[in-house]
Amino acid sequence: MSKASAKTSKSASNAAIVQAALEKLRAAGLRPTKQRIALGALLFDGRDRHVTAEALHDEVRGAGADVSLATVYNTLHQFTEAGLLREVVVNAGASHFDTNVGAHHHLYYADSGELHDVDATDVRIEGLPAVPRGAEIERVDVIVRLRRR
Amino acid sequence: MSKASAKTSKSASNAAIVQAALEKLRAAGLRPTKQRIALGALLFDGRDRHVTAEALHDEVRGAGADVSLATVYNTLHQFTEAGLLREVVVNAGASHFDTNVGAHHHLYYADSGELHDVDATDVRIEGLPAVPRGAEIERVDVIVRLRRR
DNA sequence: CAACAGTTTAGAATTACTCTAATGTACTGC
DNA sequence: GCAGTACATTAGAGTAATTCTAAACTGTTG
Ligand SMILES: [Mn+2]
Ligand SMILES: [Mn+2]
Ligand SMILES: [Zn+2]
Ligand SMILES: [Zn+2]
Repeated sequence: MSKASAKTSKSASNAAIVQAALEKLRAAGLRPTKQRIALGALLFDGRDRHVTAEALHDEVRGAGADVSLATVYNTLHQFTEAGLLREVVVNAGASHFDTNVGAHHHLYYADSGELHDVDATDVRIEGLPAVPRGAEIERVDVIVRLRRR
Repeated sequence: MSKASAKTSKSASNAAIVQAALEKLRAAGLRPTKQRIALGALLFDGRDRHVTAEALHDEVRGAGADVSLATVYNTLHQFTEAGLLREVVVNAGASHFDTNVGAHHHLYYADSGELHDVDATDVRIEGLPAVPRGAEIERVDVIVRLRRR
C-alpha cells in the first residue's frame, strides 16, 4: 500500500465519520464547529468508549486538531445534555463520559481505571425498596468493582 | 433540668461514646489521639452516617475540638483502611465516608446530596456476566439516583 | 522519664474543573 | 457574497477538593 493510497483511504473513512458526526450535531441542534466535529469524530465512531476530559483533549490534539481544554469540557457537557453522552462517576478523581447512552451497567477495574459495559437488559435487580413518595428514579447504576487477582 | 446536671449528663453519655471510640481505635491498631477520638466519637455513635470531609471538619470544630482539615482527611482514610469506614463516590464533587461498613447499597437524592442505605441482604442482582478470569469482585455498588418529582 | 515512632498541622501544591471576557465563526436574511 | 448577530472558542484566572511537606508535638515503650 503506497503512502498516497493509505492517506486517501484514511481520508475517505475519515470523511464518512466526519459526516456522521456532523449529522449528529445538526440533529442535536448544535452548530457543527471544527472543534465539535473533531471531538464527535473521535467519540461517535460506533465504539463504546469511556473518556475523561483530559484523555479526550490529548487524543484530539494528537489527531492534529487544535481544541482547548475548556472547549473539551464545554462540549462533553453539551453532548451529555443533548443525550449523545452520559456521565459516569466511578472514582473521586474525575468524571468519565460514556458514548453508550443505552441502559447499561459497568465493570470497573480499580487499578487500571478501565470501564466495561454490561447491557442492562440482561440484568435484573430485585428487592430494592419502593420508590419513596415525591421522588422518581432517574437512573440505577450498578458498578462491579474488580481487582486483579 | 439545671445547667450543672445537663452538663453532667452530657459528659456522662459522651464518656461512654468516647470510651467506645477509644476501644475501636485500639482494636484497629491506631493510636487513640485527641483528634481521632473526637472524630471517632462523632462517627461511631451507632448511627449510619455519610459524611464529607468538609462537613465532618465543621462538625468536629463545632463540637469544640481543634482538628485540622488535613487530619480529618488523614483520619478518614486511616479509618477506611482499617475497615471502620467505607468510601462512597456518587458525584464527581466529593467523596462521602460511610459509617455503615456492611454490605449495602444506596438511594441518592441528586438535588440534596442525601444518601440512604439499602441493606444488601434484601437485594438480588441477576444476570451479571461471569467474573473475568484473573479478576475478583471487590464490591458491587448499586446506586439508585432519585429526583424530586 | 527518655527516646522514638507515629501524629498533627499550617500552608503550599496539585488536580479537576469552571468562569470571564475578549476574539472568532456559523448561520440568516438580503 | 456580505453584513449582522447569536453562538462558540479560548487563554488564563479562579475555585473546590484533596494531597503534600516538613516542622512541631504526643502516645507508647523500655
Ligand atoms: Mn458535569
Ligand atoms: Mn481516598
Ligand atoms: Zn458505559
Ligand atoms: Zn451507606
